[in-house]
Amino acid sequence: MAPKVSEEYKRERKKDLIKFAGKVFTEKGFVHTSMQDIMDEANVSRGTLYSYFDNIEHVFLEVLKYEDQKDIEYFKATNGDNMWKQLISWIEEQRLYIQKIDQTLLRARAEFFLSCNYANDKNNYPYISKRYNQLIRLIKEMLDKGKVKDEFRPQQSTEAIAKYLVSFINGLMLDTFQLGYEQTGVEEQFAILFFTLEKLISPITLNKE
Amino acid sequence: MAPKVSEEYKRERKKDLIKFAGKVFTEKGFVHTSMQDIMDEANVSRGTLYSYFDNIEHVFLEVLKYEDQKDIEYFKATNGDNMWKQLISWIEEQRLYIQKIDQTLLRARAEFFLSCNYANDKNNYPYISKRYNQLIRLIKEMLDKGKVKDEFRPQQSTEAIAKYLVSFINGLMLDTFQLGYEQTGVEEQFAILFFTLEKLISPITLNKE
DNA sequence: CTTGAAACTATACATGTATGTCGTTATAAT
DNA sequence: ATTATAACGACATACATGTATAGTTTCAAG
Repeated sequence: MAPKVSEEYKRERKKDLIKFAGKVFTEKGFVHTSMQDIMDEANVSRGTLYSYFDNIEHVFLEVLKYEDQKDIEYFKATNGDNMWKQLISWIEEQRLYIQKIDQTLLRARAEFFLSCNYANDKNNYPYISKRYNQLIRLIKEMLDKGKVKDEFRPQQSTEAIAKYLVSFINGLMLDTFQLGYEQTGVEEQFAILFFTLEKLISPITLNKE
Repeated sequence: MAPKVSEEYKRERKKDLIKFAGKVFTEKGFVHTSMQDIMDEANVSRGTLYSYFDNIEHVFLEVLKYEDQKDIEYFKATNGDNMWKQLISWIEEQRLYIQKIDQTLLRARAEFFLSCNYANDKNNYPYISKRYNQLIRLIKEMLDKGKVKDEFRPQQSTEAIAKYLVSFINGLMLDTFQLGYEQTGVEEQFAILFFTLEKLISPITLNKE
């Protein structure tokens, strides 16, 4: 017999649940969020939530994928021809993210990466590794494109530069979450990042900017 | 009547418990460690453990302080006159730490910083902020000393450079914990760090090295 | 050497919270 | 009206916490 509701309905419902869960995770982090919290937020019964997700790690991974989807779309959207500008623009985006770090998924994400079984059980969470590699690849491609166009003269491997950039920003995000924007000196640190990037990739457009 | 054991004994016992706890936290992280786990590791009864510590956060803070003590002694010990060498040496120390990241307190520490009530209750954990500031100060002083001796020509504020260094290394540690030494490209990232540091502080001893 | 305070053990307890399942009820499609 | 199934919420289970009790060991003061 026909299902009681359409596939469309179920997909929408699931997406709704993901949004509610995202709200809770943003507020409470991963570790201190229970299935109950999500049920309360979404006004949904225990049984219903468990019919959509096996457990809370599953919920979080779905939230994470949903959020990442948006980021990917950001990268797709920015398709200018000035690579330096594009790079700066991405970094600026990260600065804005840091500015409202308390309203982001950062804490939950960091907690999840640390506290889920992941570290001992890496094979069960291929997404985490995939996620990192994808980000690195996107940045590396940006740098490579600039190099081909002779806009950049990278002084080190572009992959390493990409990883360096990500390490720094990750660290800065966590420090800022813990200590606040002022104490961490976010602005000054970004100034230094730009300084080092200029040395690292010697953008030709430097003077024009 | 006189106490049954000396203060000395109690201090030693406490230190022992801290060491056992440290071992557990290193293996299981903060979030997944229970008081019971520590009792088992230390072969101590419930009552005893609770007579030394109020709760698990208290235990962890003591472990953290104990570990930090060692670091401080490291800084005290290295009192050379070549500041660049000294800086490099500290960074090298961090690289070694990252190499054995799975046998360190990193995970537990990061979990604690993120998951304890800290973020919502910063006043109750002054140590965390103090800890960061102290590290920054030590690095800044190193840079300043080099500047005074005209060994360095910092291109940015030394405080900001210190914070930049810490952000990067923090980020690198976490990335490495998650993805492993190889995938994170630790060596290459350190190469980049050195490159940027040279540009940032223009050490005069560069050629001599 | 005796002795008694206290350090320690072992375990029970009350409490609280989270988990995942399962039988029941409500409902939308046919 | 019938029926598949979405949604509900009680339930059994598990585990951690911090306290409390009773009994045992230990060691330093007297």
